[in-house]
Amino acid sequence: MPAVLRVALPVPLPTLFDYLPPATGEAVAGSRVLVPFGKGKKAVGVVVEAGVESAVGNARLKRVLRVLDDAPLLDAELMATLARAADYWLGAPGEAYANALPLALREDRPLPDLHEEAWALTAAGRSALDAGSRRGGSRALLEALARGAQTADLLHEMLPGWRDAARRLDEAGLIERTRAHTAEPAPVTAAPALSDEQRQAVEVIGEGLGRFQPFLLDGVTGSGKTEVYLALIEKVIAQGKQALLLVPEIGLAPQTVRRLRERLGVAVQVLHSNLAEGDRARAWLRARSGEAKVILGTRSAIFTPLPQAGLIVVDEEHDSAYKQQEGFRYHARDLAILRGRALDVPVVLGSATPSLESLANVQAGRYRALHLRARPGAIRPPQVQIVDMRAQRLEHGLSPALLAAVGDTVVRGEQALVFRNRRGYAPVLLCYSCGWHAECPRCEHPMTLHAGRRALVCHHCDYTTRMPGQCPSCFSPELKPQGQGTERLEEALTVHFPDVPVLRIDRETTRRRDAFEQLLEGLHEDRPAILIGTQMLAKGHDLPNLTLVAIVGVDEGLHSVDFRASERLAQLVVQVAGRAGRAKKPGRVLLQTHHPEHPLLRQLLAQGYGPSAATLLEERRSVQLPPFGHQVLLRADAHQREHVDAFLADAAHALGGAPLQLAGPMPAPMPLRAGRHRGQLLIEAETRSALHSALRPWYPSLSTLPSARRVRWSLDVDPIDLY
DNA sequence: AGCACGCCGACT
DNA sequence: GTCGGCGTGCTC
Repeated sequence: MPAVLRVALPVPLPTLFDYLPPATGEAVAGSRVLVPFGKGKKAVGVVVEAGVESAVGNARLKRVLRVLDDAPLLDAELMATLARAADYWLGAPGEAYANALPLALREDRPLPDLHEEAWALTAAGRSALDAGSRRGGSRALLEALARGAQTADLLHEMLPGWRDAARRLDEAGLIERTRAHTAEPAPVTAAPALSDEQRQAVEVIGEGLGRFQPFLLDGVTGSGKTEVYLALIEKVIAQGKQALLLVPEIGLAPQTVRRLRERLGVAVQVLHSNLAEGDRARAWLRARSGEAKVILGTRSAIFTPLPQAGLIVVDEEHDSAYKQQEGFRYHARDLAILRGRALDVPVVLGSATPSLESLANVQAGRYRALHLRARPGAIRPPQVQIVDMRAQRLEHGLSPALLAAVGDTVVRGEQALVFRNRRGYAPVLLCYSCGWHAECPRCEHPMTLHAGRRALVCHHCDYTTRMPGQCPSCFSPELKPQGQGTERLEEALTVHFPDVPVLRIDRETTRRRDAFEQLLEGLHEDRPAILIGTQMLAKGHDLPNLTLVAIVGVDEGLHSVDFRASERLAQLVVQVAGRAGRAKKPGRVLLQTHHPEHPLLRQLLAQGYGPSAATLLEERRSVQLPPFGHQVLLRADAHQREHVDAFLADAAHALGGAPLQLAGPMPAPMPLRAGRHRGQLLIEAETRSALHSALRPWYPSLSTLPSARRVRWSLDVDPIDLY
């Protein structure tokens, strides 16, 4: 058997592919190679192993066409971490490697220039400018470059549409591309004095620099977690090392970047999926070269190479956005721990509402907890008060007490937020004559009425129809919206408070890019206003004049079949409540519910998140649910239910007599979605090792099942929802 | 996944 | 007569 290269290719298959070494050049592990793949196709893959004996027949082997990297693009640590990650999350190895590389680096092209695109005048260009020979956009560009080279970014700002002129002038030899040296921004803001708790956290974590240790930084909203990150990052940079900071969503990035740049005086690389592919690749490569000292990014940034790693921070670690929900279903927080161990650096997980997983790790002694209790600058934490909705005359779902509180707030010139985690006008449209209600034909779920668009929308599959004028079943005009969404609350509050600006912030009103920022900018800081919002408003943005938060309709979370619903509810309530009463004004939080006696709500109000989470954790322990038991969910869907059933039955059978608990095969909690029948098989075990040793061989065997061809299926290790 | 091959239905 | 539906096999 000849020695071959084992290559990971971006296909959702459980295997690697063997190739004969290239005719010229040498490929080493971590390098990219161009290979023939399939019939007449080529693919870019990553060499996982070199000089190994092939497991497939000689005749099937093809030869590597070309080596794309002389030196490994992915270093040994990333390679090892990716292999472990693919093994842990039962993912296709090729997909794990593909996830780690920005798209622009998965193509057969030279690496993009590390340096920012910039343009400068040539000598000919200067003469042309002096001679005044060009007109219009060309002249404007020459003038813009007269004082020195400019980056493409700046040119975009100064001269929109400069590209045409640049092409003409470049062809004429009047301007040329140069390398911009990104000037290191000077730090402009000084570090504020840290509180005792902040200083202690910085000290404890700072002492641990240079070795692996996970920390849970548990600090209430506004307690200054970010200052702790900043102080630690400063220390790391002073040692000439790199810091990686993860945030759950892009929306939170701009303000954090600004703060980092202003404070640290080093270039901060931003890395998230909304970036243009070229920029993304450049940021990734700058991290790889060690040039980028601070990397800020969302989930996928956990795959950034860190040759001089010093620290990894995961902000808002409880956030479910860290879990990838398709393809390679990794969890960036868990991957951060994996990388921290491999790189021998501390990992800081920060949250005001830590996940039960992390709290269990603290209890088990694996993570060290650090607490920030104080809200610097705040007089006291907001007082939370329950509004009992029972036996109340409601106005579009809003109780008199809630409306009165909103009224008091705006009269004082302050702002109120009404939080409702449901878009649209009403979640159900019901016929009062015959009981018909609008239902999505593809999901068999009630459709949400969007009154402004005069449409019925299925929030599960986006199927949309026109709002009917009469009941399609009995032709009665008595169609009544049931329940309240943000759109209806907006209408009700606009009617109730005609003199106060009412602002709705949800996916509908922020569809356009930057709409979120624009909406909030339109909000005068010192003027009264009423905001209505979904999840989106639970985090980010400092609203200094917001003193009342009214939470409406969280009751669904109290009785959900999903065992994580109560954890999420507690986190949501605390996060939303944390929006109230920043700066100098005390905040107030109202929680409107039909279940004022619910133990979770009572404990949350009386004792706060920590004790409530501890109770939830004990409940999980007593029934061996995660994080005490371990789960893997096999999902499948197809147009025909029989295909789903057949596949899941085969899959369960293939598990043989492994010592695992099986739930199912059974229909998914939503058995029909977008016209596809859905089913699942839940596999549980007391230990991860038991689970993994049984499932490791099972995963590749699933792809060979004939019944697997007739369904879409996926494996989800540590699923965060069972839908 | 992405693609080719191959076998049956309803149209230019 | 053929275009095209998707079931099946395969990717070193």
